[in-house]
Amino acid sequence: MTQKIVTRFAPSPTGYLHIGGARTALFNWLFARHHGGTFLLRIEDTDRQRSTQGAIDAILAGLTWLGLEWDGDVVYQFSRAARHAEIARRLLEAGKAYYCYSSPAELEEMRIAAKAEGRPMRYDGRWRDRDPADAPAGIVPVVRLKAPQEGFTSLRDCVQGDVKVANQQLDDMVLLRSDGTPTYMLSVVVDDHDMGITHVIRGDDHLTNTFRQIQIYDAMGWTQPTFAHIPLIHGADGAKLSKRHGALAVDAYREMGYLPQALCNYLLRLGWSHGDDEIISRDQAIAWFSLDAIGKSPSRLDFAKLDHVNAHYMRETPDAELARLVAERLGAAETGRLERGMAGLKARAQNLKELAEHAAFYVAKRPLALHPKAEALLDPAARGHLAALGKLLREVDSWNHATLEACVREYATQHGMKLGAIAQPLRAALTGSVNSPGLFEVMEVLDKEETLGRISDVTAATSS
RNA sequence: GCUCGCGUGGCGAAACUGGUAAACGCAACGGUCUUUCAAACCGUCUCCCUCACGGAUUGCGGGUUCAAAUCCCGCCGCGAGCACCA
Repeated sequence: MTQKIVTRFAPSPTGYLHIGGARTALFNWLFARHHGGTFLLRIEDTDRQRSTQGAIDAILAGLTWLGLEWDGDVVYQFSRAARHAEIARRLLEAGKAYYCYSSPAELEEMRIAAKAEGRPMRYDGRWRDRDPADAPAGIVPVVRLKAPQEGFTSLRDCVQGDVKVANQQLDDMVLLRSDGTPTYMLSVVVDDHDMGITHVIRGDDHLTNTFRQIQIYDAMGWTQPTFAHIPLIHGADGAKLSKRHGALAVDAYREMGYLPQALCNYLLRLGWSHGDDEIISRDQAIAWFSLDAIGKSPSRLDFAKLDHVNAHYMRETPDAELARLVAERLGAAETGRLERGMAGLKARAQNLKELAEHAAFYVAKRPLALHPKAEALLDPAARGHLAALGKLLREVDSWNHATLEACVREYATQHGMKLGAIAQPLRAALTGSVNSPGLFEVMEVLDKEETLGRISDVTAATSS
């Protein structure tokens, strides 16, 4: 029989869902879907000071936007504190954990001594075998794990391979704080066990924590899940990802005009590969995803490539849908022009932000604000030609790009001009810019009345 | 500092368990097309020697091997973890 796969994404709601978290969620989601398993969401909100409802909402919204639906109800870790404490009690009863009465001052001494000797901070285990009857009055104890002191704790990681650490490096970690609340190490293990998580796929910043977690699994006699620690994403300069590099909320990527499919596709390719494939649909990703194709080294975020991938997905998006998104961004009503002009617009933009900027002239109200370069093109001679051309265009009956092109070309030929000499001023008048989609397409989309109106806006200004 | 992990073109990467390094893609550059900007298409794209010929090259230095990106040792760089945070 095959094991039913269960993965989870377990963010702490102390900040927003950032790009690295999104990738972790994506990998968990893909792995679960690939195996027909379950993808669970657990909010690790045990830090009551730093957890906020706003962050929870942003995480849920971010995952939803990305299309990474989780199965079942969201698990809130804080609500399970009693269960975590129960496990600590069981370890205590089994002699696998003990009460530690060391005061903060004592711990501070150990810290200072360790630092002076160039050792990592390790609790020295002074209450490990001591009779609780010796407990000093007035100190509420913490519960510590009686961790193995010799040998090694080893981990077979799906991405990182075999990794081990000497148990001497690990001290007796706190399981339950003096106020009775569980620590992260305990909560994670208990929750992953209770939720039936079979595969823990998370950032490799947790790799060394895993050794401590394994000690808890061992103490409880629970079977460990399979671990896969994926490399973190770095900034373009190879350094740790920061806000400056793009360690932004997923929300910010949405704001910058990236499509969720594009972001997922890009994030998937960052550190994972499948032959020559670059553009990978969601269905293909589910069919192809595997943990062993994940690289071990961190990769750098590259906005140029994200733009390229995004441009691809934008071109695949129906014009009506893009028109709706653009209208929303511009805060303008769609009159049909955006959709009709979209074919020409979307080939010229890499993200929705650019697309909206390029599309703005279609919904702009007359008279248009002219870009300085457009203004410069509209010298008196050019305005004169536009006025003359406007008269010809008024006579055009069937208003489509073919007849319009014929009309404008004819005008240029008759006046011994290259097409560009009339086309560029015309573009300036119609779009307020020096570049745009094909001019005749623009005229057709604008319609006759609007085209003539925009021309007269610039020609009337000169004659008066 | 200690422990763990990672270093292949400007970037993402490929190279199946040692067997032609850099396939494929992004960016960049040159060209075609053209009413602008794009798109599309063709070409160049690790480094050195003006081109070619040739040589070097997988962070650096050694080693094992007929053969090393891949295995071993030592450095260097980057990242992560080292709390009664998560």
